[in-house]
Amino acid sequence: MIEIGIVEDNVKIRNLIQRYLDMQESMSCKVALDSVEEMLDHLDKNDAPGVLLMDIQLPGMSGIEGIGIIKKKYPNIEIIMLTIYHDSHKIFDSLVAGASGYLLKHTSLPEIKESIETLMDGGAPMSPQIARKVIQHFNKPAPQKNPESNLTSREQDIVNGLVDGLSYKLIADRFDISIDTVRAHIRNIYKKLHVNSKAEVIAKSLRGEI
Amino acid sequence: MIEIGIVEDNVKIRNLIQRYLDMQESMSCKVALDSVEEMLDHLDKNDAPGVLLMDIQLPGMSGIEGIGIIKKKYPNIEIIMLTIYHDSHKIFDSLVAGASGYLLKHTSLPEIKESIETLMDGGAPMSPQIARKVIQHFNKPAPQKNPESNLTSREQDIVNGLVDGLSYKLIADRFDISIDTVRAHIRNIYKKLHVNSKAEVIAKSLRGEI
DNA sequence: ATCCACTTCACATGAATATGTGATTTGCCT
DNA sequence: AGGCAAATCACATATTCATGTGAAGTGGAT
Repeated sequence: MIEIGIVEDNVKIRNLIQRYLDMQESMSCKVALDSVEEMLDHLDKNDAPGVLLMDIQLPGMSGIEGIGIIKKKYPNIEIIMLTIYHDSHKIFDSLVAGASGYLLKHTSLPEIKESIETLMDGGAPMSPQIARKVIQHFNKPAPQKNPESNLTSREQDIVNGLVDGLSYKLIADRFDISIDTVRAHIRNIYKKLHVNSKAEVIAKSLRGEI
Repeated sequence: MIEIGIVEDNVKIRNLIQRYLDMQESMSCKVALDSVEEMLDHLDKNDAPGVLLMDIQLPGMSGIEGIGIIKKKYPNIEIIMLTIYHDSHKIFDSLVAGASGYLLKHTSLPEIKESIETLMDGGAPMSPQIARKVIQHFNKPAPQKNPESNLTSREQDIVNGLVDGLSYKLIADRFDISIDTVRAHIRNIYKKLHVNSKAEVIAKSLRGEI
């Protein structure tokens, strides 16, 4: 039997979902509250449910803030966001905060039920549009590399040395070359990358722009 | 009518999926090939399908390599991975390469059909386990910040200056303070972060460890 | 009232870096 | 055979950095 809690300030929606889920054989939904604050209060005094459905727009603390606080105190509670918001920021903030799923509010009651089951099976329920946004996040175009910045392998070696925080001397030692050679390489690297300090090379490298 | 192509080397699976999809009223699946190479050859000579189902383990080029090449030449083709692999690397490599969906091979034929429809509706079909892994990727614990490394806001300013590749002099100018003050801040920053060079500060900052 | 962290500035010194100019060797391309 | 990029080294110099020591004003905390 899966214990489910709801945090949702719209009474009609809240009651509808609660009644539907509580009606299911495999589920029990006894707690449906208005705000994160009330839910925290309830969790303090009662056994924690296994799953929380949570809105974002709430009186008092937002649902996203709520995730962090709840997950910190009760790491075993799985939280599914159920909201009308589909902008990337809210999605990512929720996921980073620890949400295990993200559904849009047009999701039908049977789909919500399935989502909870998916979650209990180790899956992550997401509305398809949400999944799309999440995927697009990976598809972000790689930072533009300067076309003329194709460093030779030796130059790459030097850059790696710089990123490792080595001085010219130590880089020279590492590759068993003269410090003047290191200097020469670095001059060429600066020219190719259009920079003029170690700092910029390191920054570019760590940003993947080399 | 959605045109679908398949790249899959297992003949039985390939034929099964092709026949099933081609049987659907809204779909047409005329092209089912063995390898990315063959598919590229086919795309050269024929109209491109709207959706490709693609395996990863293939003769010749892997499906993941294939995504990049196909998406580059034919950006409008949507690619759904259909594979037995569920390790994070293959998932992320696929998504980064440009896949629009990722299904595990135990997915039933009707579910594959639904996934294609989801894709055409602007969604991103993913098996629940895959979605879980993707979400866990966001949930990665933030890099450990040094407890004593709480920089003051002024110190943060200085760090930002360093990350931007500015010299002490330029940082001093930017904030309209003396270069000696910049030096003083930097000394304190080094102490707090336990480092002793600009390079390390920049590295830490870009890694989010500040 | 005292303490402490933050911010500001100054002076000093040795080490590291940025930049210029030049040269030699090797290997690839034509 | 000649040209050219890459890699190697040398010498020189002005700037920047890392580090030490010291100090003074402000504002919050005990």
